[in-house]
Amino acid sequence: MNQRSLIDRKAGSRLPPDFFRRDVLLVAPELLGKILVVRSAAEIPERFMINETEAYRGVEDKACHASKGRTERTDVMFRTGGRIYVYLIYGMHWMLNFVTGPANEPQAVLIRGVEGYNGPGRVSKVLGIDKSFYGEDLNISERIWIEDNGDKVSVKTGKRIGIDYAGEKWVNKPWRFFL
DNA sequence: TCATTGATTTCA
DNA sequence: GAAATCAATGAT
Repeated sequence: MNQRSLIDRKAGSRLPPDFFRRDVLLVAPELLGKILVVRSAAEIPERFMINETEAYRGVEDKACHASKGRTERTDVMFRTGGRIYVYLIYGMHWMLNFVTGPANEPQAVLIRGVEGYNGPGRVSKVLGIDKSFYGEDLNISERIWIEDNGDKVSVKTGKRIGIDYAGEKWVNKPWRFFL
């Protein structure tokens, strides 16, 4: 029971802190094929391979929440990469993001899909992600982290989804990455 | 294609 | 304070 991952992915090694401190446009595609590990209380870790991400980059990216300035909600994006940014959209869906880049350079990767569960709302639902994960440090957390098990994948790119309000310049950026 | 749903942000 | 907004999903 509670083994919701379709494939029993083998354990890998946790990604080093430096992985998340690089530019989001490097981190987002490289997260594909990596293993998202979640451990709820007193259960064995569940492993899901990441198969779709989107990059949100800096205050100049109108699709990035941080473009509106540093607020209580977006604060974690201005911190050093490696933490989790979660927020509620449409009153019902938690979005799971990983903060990347150096401090004071707000960037984040939205996890749009893991194997078997495409769509960012479904990802957080099956993983049990909610506001309690806001600011969680992927480098030290005991309930969520990312592993590299050495699998190689081929990456495709496309336009980001659901950001028409950001204007054509940003809508057309090929900042969605998938397998 | 449309209803759902509530935190965050914006406008007074 | 109140009103509008919104990186989506699932049912119809």
